[in-house]
Amino acid sequence: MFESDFERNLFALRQDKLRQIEALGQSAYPNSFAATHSIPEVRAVYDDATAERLEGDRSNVTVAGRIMAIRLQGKAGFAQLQQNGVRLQIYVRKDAVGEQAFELYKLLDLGDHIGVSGYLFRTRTGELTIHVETITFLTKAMLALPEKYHGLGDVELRYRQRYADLFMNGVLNEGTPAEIHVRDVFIKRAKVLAALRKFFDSRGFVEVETPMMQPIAGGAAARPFTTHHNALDIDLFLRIAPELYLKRLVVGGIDRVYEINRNFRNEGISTQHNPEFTMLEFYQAYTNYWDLMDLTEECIKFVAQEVNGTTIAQFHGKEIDLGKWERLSMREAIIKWWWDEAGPGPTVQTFANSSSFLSWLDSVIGPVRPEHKAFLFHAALLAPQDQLRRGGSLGKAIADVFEAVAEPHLIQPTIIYDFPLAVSPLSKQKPDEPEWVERFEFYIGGFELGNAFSELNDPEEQRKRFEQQIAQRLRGDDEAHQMDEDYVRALAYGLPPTGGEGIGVDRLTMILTGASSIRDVILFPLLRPRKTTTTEGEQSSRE
RNA sequence: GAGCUCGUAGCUCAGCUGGUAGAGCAUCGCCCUUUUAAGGCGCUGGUCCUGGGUUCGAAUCCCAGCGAGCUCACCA
Repeated sequence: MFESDFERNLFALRQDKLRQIEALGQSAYPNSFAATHSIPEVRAVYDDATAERLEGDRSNVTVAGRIMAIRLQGKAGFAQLQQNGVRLQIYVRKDAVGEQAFELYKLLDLGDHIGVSGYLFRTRTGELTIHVETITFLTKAMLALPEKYHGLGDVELRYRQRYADLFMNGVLNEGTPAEIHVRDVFIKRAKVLAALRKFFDSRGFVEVETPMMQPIAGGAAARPFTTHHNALDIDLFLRIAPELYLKRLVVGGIDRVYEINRNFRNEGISTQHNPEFTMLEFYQAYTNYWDLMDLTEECIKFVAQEVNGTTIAQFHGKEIDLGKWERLSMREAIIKWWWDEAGPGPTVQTFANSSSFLSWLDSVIGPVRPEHKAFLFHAALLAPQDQLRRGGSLGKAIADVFEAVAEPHLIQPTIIYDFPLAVSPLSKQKPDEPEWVERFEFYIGGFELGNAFSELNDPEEQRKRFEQQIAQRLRGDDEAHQMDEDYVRALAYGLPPTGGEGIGVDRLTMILTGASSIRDVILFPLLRPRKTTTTEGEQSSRE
């Protein structure tokens, strides 16, 4: 618990102060406090009140808060109390509160919680302030607060000790870096969740919770975490997606269903990836992916309005309009965003078959050397080229080329539709192009936010796709699907034509709050546990 | 998993090309009854991330490790 002897000594000092506070007749850890207002309420009601009005009316208030600034001046003093991210100044004079209460005031430290009663007035500089008449001690801060002006800046400490981050950086002071307004971010995140529920509830969707511990981790291409149930003596997987369970529910007759909850994927960590992340998935019977495109645009617009009151978002210094959407097929996107200086781009015919796609790739990559300015751009195309030469699937290669060529450009809201069958084991084929499926993903800010498709509902075809996935698994792809017999059985009872979609809630929150890292929208992001050299005393107190 | 950058007091940071560690806030003591990054005086507080190496001498240079941030890879 202690970072140093400094903290150990401070803790002891504060224990001593607590005893002195008790000697003044106050409880060290009282159980409750009855306030008449919250601090935000006081500010909302009286921020506009003039000094004259406050003097005439004598507005008495009782509030509680954490001391974030304290200034003693002999026989009087000022302090600022903070509650719910809002601050209010108090003024304590010895002749107003009495000898004992003033002794108590002198024993207060930054970070302590107190309650005060008094009347409102304005100081010489015009600041709304409580002229305190009684002080109630509530809780002592036994540790020193981080630097009061700059706040808590160390990113690692902010993530590891989010509690300190929240109370230190919950209020925007002048001089505080603009990206640090943590409290606001998480208030907005709560609004995002509320808005999503409002949107789907109002359209007749039923919110459900499906298993997060699953005997077969399906519904996405990812490596799962493994856990174990002792009584049943079975291994279970933390889910990588709720998809297969939600579709079972549609089979069961819940035509419109959604779930907002965590998924777990045993993969790397980055500014866009946390091993556990929050996903919204929803399914609607009797719709296809075209309908979902409309619904997606409406949903994102609605959430932006609810959360920010506007569809304009600022992200990475760019203005994004969540009300304006573009739709491109994957093939169109590659053609549109092809970098001309990298050589002649593809045409519609280029995507027709493996040989035409490979010969185009060869023609573009062939002449490029390391000193060529398009070298890095081409380097990203080497993997798909190599796959194709080894007889790999055309679809996978096209999807890879899309990611390299187009994805970074998709800053403004863009729907990319029609994906290769080879990378979409759960989607329905396009009736006129069986090598392509009715699937789209949408991108904002340069990364993927959602993935949707017309759900494959033919049990025989689904069994085949699972078998293909198993074959891939045997070839070493440990992200390929496993066979889920019960899911195939569910489909055999009849899944109506259904559209389904997943939206990354953390990433959506990033866009709406301007956060550049997913860790800034997750309260406790996964970090490597810190190795501490603990003393024996601490060890035992921890256990 | 790879590359780049960073790690100095509880916090925010300074410490040039190696000469043995500083400031502000916080803490502690004193003064101060409208201050507001309050102010004034004084005192504390450091295995300079860890371990090696080079050197007469390392916070500083080199190597390894640990932790973090960013970029890339994998994915949503």
